[in-house]
Amino acid sequence: MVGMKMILPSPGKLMALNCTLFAPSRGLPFRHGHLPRFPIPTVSMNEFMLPRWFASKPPPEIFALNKRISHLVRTGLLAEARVLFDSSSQRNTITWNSMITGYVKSGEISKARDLFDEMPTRDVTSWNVMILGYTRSHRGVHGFVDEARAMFEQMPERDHVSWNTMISAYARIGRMDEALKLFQAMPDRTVVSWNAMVSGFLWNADMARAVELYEQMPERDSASLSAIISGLVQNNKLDEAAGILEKYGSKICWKKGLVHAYDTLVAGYAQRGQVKEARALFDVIPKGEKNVVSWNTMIMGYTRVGDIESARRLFDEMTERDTFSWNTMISGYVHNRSMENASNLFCGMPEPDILTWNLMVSGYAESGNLWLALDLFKRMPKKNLVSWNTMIAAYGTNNDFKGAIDLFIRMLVEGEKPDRHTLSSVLAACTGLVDLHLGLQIHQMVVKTVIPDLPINNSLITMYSRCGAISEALLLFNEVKAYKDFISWNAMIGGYASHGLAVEALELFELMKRIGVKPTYITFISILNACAHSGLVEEGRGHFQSMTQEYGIEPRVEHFAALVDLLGRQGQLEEAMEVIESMAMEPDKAVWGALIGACRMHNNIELAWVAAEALMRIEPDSSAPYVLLYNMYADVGQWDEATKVREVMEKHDIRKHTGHSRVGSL
DNA sequence: GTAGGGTTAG
Repeated sequence: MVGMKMILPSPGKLMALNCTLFAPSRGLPFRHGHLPRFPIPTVSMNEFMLPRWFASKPPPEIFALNKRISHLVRTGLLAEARVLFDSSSQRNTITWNSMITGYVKSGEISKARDLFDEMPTRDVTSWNVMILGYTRSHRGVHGFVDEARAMFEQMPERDHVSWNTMISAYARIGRMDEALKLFQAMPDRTVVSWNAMVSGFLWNADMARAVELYEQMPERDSASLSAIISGLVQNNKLDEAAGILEKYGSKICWKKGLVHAYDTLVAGYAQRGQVKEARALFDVIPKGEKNVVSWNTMIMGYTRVGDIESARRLFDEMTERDTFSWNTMISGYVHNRSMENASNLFCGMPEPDILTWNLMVSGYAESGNLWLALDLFKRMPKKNLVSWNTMIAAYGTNNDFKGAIDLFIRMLVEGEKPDRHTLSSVLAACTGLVDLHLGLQIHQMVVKTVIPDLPINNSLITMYSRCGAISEALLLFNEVKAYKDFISWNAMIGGYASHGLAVEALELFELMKRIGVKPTYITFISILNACAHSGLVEEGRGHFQSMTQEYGIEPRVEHFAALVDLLGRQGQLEEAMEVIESMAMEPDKAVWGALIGACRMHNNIELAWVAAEALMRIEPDSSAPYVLLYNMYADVGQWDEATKVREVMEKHDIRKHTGHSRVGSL
């Protein structure tokens, strides 16, 4: 019966059918090619009345066509499927349904609807696919679920798939009342209906009702169990999940997909870094029942906690790996700061996908190897937005801001549309280049392309404040009332500080603390610099002290540099030197640079020599300390000493233009 | 050879 509803024979076939099957029994004489007088028994036709070969088998060419079309649809080659569909003279309902499914799955609901309206005979699947299409299309938060419901009401007959599709649709958008009404109204609930309801409660954070319904289920399969475990895991109820798995898992056999439920809980433990628990569960799964997901999940668990060796042991043990396995392992190497191992795997991987390439590019970029990152980026067979964003950000983190901008332009030329991540990186590059003109242009693009959020606003504030457009920065800073984080504050305070507006910086700093936003080490760098530039020695020292004592922030080398600068500028050179000697870490060139600058300012040649020698050790090729010493001697007219410095410099073959250190500009 | 519920990364 079911088979016949779908396969309505063409009129010619039907006629022949009636000749052979019904006419003789009724004893009515008729000639071949004439329509019989009695009603054509379409409804009562079933497989008992028809030869099996006719009832279940369409012509082989249609079968082949359908197989081809559904294959193309599944592999996403929709346009090719459509060409084949249009060029075929013989189609049946499955041909149409397959084509409609293609449009539905790619979200082209209006094309699907056109075909649906056009098709000569619709079966229950045609309706079900259209309903599914409407429920999965997006319009606002509710999608086209009301359209789906209208079709559901309109369809001539419904089967359990129709009901289940509709229930699932309501459950997904949180209309559990509607879902429940349908669930109660449907004539024969299947395990899928129950699962849809249970999942619905899970998605809508109603754990209690989900569990309650789960316990009431007449039968549970592995999907039900996976769903409930997934819900419990998401609600951090790992123990309860383990209990449910133990209680109900024993009633489901491995052959019926019990492994999925195990995978879910293994993943739950893995995500929380509980590798021991994950491994114990993983080991319960019989060897032959472990699937690729089980292995991948366990490998992921190990990489997450940085146990890359155990991850690799499992990876090597696997008999069948998929792209996911390779990517997880490569990602593990990339994130546990080992590009050599990642690269070895990458080279041995049979079919790297975009994710693999992106992983490798970001790995090289993060390890500072911009050149290799770029090389891989150029050789990518296919790029997506993430690839572009990764590479643009890579330039930024390696301080090649010009490179970031150039690549961004290239991206636009190639027709790729930037998103908030791209624009954020590009704004950071504008900041690095202190290019207000470009920053303004990017701001325009931000306004046109994305809904501003906190990170993008922070990027804008940072860009404006660093480029000296303090009033624009302040405008944006004040605009984001509800969502301001420490980055916003740091950006604004840093902007004031770097433009000599120490009073404003300090005022904002006080406000920040009063509001309850915790300052970070970056805030203190700005504050100490602001104090240094405006000679607020005691205030600066006080902030340095409160940083360590009140906020528990370990002073970094930048703080010491600012403190040395602060003291040195005021002529407290001995105190500055004491600070350097008290440092737990090796002073860097900024620290010594601050000291040598102060020495020149206050004509302390002895201490200048100490700083200069330290700088020469740090950067042997830099001319800056020599130039500074030369100038100091020249200032006081000690030309013989000045000449000596110059001779030593020439002897070491140091040219004046080498080394663009910050010290050189002091 | 077409439709519905559940699992793993970034």
